[in-house]
Amino acid sequence: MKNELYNIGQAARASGMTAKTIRHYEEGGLIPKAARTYSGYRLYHEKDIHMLRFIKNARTLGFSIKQISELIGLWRDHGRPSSKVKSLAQEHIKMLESKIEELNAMKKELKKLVDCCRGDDRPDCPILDSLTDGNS
Amino acid sequence: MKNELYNIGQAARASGMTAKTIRHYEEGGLIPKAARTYSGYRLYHEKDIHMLRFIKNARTLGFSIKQISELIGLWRDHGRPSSKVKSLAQEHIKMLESKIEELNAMKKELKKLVDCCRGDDRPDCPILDSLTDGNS
DNA sequence: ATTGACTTTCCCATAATGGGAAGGTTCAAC
DNA sequence: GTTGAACCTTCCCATTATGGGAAAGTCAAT
Repeated sequence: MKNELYNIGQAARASGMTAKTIRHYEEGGLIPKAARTYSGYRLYHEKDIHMLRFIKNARTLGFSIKQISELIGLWRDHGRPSSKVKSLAQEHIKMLESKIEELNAMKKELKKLVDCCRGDDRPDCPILDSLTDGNS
Repeated sequence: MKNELYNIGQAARASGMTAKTIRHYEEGGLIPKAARTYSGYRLYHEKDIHMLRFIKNARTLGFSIKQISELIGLWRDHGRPSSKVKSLAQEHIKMLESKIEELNAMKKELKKLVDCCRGDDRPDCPILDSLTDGNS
């Protein structure tokens, strides 16, 4: 609370992102254009930092920028029904689950191949054979 | 085996990718430049189709183009030790596992939030609160 | 010759950053 | 009062693996 104002580097450190990323968000319209000093430096207030942290947290949970844009809309709308937020989150959980399943299928299949492969000096390799034959 | 030669569309259908993707692989050097007809159409032989299928199978298992490039090198080298292929595959399994873990962490955290949220008409929303406070 | 289903190349778009150049600003130290 | 380090600015390019679409040429059958 010592400083009321932050420049982009301080805002980056305070929110856990890079300055580059903050500029990128501004350019993409995710966050409003920052105020500027006389010389053109961006200026951030405490509430801007809060928003950046909000975004950072949502990114950590895997929300896309587009989804976060919706979340911010709901976040700012103090009369929103919590059901909207919840369904957005549930949708995202489903996407995570399907990605996880996909990766698990890959892993399982690949593991099967790896377990068949002696992995020695000889060229005989069930992994390559399987890729070639299309049995994967 | 009716046709010895395929054009790019046929090769695409035979290998399970799109013509666009095949051109992209050629341009990126993953596959050699195809022979051409007089009029400039690309021509593919059976063995080219095999390679395309090999690539398609490897992609399905989640290997990157770069990794596949290595795999193709080993595939063509009939004297390669199977250990090299195996370690490449194991490395990839590890990457898959870490991605799965990451997604699982997101899912778990998000689920926790969702379970706390009533999801009704009222604005009270633990999900947004948590994102704001950084407790996620 | 016309038509429809191909093919060619070329450029742009995606998602979310990172890298780096060329140049201006701030602030503290000398 | 100038110098230097550590910032900041904009701008453009790279990443990964595709997809979309335009403009133009080709093939095969009618």
